[in-house]
Amino acid sequence: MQKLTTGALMRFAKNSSSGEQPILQVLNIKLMDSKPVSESSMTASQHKKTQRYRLILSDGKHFLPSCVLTVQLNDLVTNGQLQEYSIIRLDRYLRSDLKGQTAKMILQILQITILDIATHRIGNPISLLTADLNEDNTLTTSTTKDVLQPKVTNSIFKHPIAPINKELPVLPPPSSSTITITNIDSIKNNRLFKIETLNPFQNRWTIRVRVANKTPIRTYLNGDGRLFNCNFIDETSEIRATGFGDDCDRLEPILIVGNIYYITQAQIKYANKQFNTFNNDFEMTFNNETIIERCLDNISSIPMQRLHFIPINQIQNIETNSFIDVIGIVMSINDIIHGKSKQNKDYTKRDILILDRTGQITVTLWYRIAENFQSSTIRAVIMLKGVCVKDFNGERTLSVLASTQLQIDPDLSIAHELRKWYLEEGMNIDMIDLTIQSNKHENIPWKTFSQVAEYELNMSSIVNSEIFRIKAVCTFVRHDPVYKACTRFDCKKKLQDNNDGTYYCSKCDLNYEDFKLLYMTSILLSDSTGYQWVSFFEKESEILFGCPSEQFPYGKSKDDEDKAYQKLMSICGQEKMFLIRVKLNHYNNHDRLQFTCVGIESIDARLMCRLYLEDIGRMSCILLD
DNA sequence: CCCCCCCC
Repeated sequence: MQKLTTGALMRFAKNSSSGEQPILQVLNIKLMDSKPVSESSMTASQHKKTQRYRLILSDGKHFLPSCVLTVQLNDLVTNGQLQEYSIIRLDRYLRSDLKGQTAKMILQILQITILDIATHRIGNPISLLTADLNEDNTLTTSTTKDVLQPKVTNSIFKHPIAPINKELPVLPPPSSSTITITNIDSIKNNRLFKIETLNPFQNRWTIRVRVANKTPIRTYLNGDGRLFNCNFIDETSEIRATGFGDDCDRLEPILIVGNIYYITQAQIKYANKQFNTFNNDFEMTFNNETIIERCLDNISSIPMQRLHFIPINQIQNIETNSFIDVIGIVMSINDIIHGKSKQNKDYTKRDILILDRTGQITVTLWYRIAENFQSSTIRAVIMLKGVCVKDFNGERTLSVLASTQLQIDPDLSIAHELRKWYLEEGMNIDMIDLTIQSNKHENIPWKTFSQVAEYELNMSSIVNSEIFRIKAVCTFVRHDPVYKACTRFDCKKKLQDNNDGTYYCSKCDLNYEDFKLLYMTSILLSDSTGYQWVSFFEKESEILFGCPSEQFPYGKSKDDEDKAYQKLMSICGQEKMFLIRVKLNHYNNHDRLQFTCVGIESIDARLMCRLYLEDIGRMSCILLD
């Protein structure tokens, strides 16, 4: 059993920056109230990300009831690794005291190592909050204490929030509202903090950061105000900042993308992860006390951008609705589509296709970004920072949101390399080869319908969607497997017959005289263990019916109906290997599973042998157990 | 205090 670092919490209370990595025991874990986010519109997984755990940590002598776990470590609690009586080593943590009436010393837990778990509480610790701070503590180094600890008063609550070097100029009091950059001492002499260490409980900090991106000032309707956003980066992290109202006029012109600034006296608050695409729990709001001063030295340790590009073929493994950085070549630019959403809202969108060495993916642009996208960007390099990962019928797509940073031909070495690769090799590669390269259908579990039925019993386990492979027979087909679709490129919306030779597309909000036939049908698939209705769309239906959708007999004549019947009958009895995606849909206030065929393979004897042998292997393991 | 990010 690990020994606890007795006295560590007292040393922490006296000097939060001792750099110690104490071994402590968890006495209790509790879920705190969620942060203010619009709860109703959140999905379960989003909600999970905003939950915070409060821990009581003990060093055997004292315990501190106000320890907050960073949300990145929530999984340790939810998956049961971190429990009551766990013994942990605090690897990275922060003192971030809460001010005001409920003044409180907060220990922010940023990184831990779980060492062990005990069966009981070790020692007989008393609360640090009621302990006498002046008791002797031999391990506290006197040097750091002298510099960083102004004075020990009778209450630990009155300690300064962050260590401040007393020799340096003190910032003006927060009450002043007429501060300008000229009438104060330069803030660049302040002790510098890194973005990584900023949190809402510190009130005195100065950071030195580069402006990575800035939005124009825009107005918003509900609230009738205006705002701008910018993104700051330093060596450690990134943070989004917002200025409202008068702060726009004062600060927006000062901040220029690429320049470095000292910033102090802005509010740090919890980021609403639903909208903030940044890898930071917090965000910054400027106020009338915020001071921004240009740093004229080019600090080369601060990068120009913080980017982590995901190769396109790996996007399939990324959770939908998460935000990533992607770089690729613009391969095609579709026409703009004007449509109406389900909420009866007009939208404008444009799809483009981008390519890198590993694969290609569709990127959807919206509104002004869609309208302004230049056709000349074809074959240019496009960089997307904070682009949203979406799922459409099992295929991943990307959606460029207003907060996404989009740059054409960025001056980055990776962009130059990509362009060089494209000119020398990429443009000669057959796109179909690339699609195959993405090997997205490997390692898909093979199931029978008796196993598929288990999805119904455990719906909530399907986070986004799952794919399985099944050998099955087409048993029954719904009539009318084709529908009249909007001919506008990429629209495919089912048209309403006006019965006057014209058709109405609710998506385009226009009447058309023409239509195209597209497949959309349900087929009852079965094997020896069960059955399931599965939706089939264009590509997969064409394989089964053996003709393109526009050739499917559609007329009302006896001849056409006979031919259609023949077609329907022709697929009954066909046995194939189907790739099926199962997705959880919320429909009319209840959950149901939706099965869609996303691929058809002929039954290959070698593949079947391999699958059977794998199953036999698994069964013999079970028998031997 | 924003936070719209929509479509098949």
